[in-house]
Amino acid sequence: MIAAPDRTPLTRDFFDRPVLEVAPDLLGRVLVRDSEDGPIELRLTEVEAYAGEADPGSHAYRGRTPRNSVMFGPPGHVYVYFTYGMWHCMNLVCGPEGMAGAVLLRAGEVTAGAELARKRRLSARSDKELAKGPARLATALDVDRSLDGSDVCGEKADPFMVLTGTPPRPDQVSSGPRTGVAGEGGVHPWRFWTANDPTVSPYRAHTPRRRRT
DNA sequence: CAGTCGATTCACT
DNA sequence: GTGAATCGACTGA
Repeated sequence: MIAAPDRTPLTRDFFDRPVLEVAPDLLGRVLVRDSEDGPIELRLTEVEAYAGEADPGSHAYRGRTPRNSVMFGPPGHVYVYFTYGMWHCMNLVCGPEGMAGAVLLRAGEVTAGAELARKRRLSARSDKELAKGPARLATALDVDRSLDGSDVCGEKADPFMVLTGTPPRPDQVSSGPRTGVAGEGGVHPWRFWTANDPTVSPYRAHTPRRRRT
């Protein structure tokens, strides 16, 4: 059986473009996460671009480290980081190898496997909140550092795939400053979301943490 | 090797 | 709106 057009997996070429071009183009795409518990599918509604070593907001800003090395590798792979001692966040590496571009997946609408996502997101007050925020998205999909480096393209795509989906019309794509990014990195409008979508997370400026006593 | 802080979320006022 | 939770990565000495 031929796959429906909107169920076609995105190829490596899709990700092998400048990250600022790929990021808005990811809206409306469908991320599939397979696991032993079952599949979950997510329609992406909010992303942020991180533009490599020249971007002060990026984990790649100070060069390659053990944590961020996947960002420097080939496009079409998953970069997962652990933050605030509790949470994971998930990116898709974009752009040519060595450029360290990545797109943070900030929010989406769970379009399949909601029952499973609810079990992992007990604090969610409605299904709109299952993946409303990058750490919530990763929690709903059961993503952690063990999945860092996963390939999302071709035969080796496991446990993720990204399908063509239905991108929003260009006039429905909004952009603005990235959430929680400090200093100069905060000025660029490199956050992209689908206009008026209820699963998009609220914007917050960077908040410096109070000093511990 | 100690100090600092984070691409956040949640409970509570 | 405010503050706590919680720990690994990175920095600079």
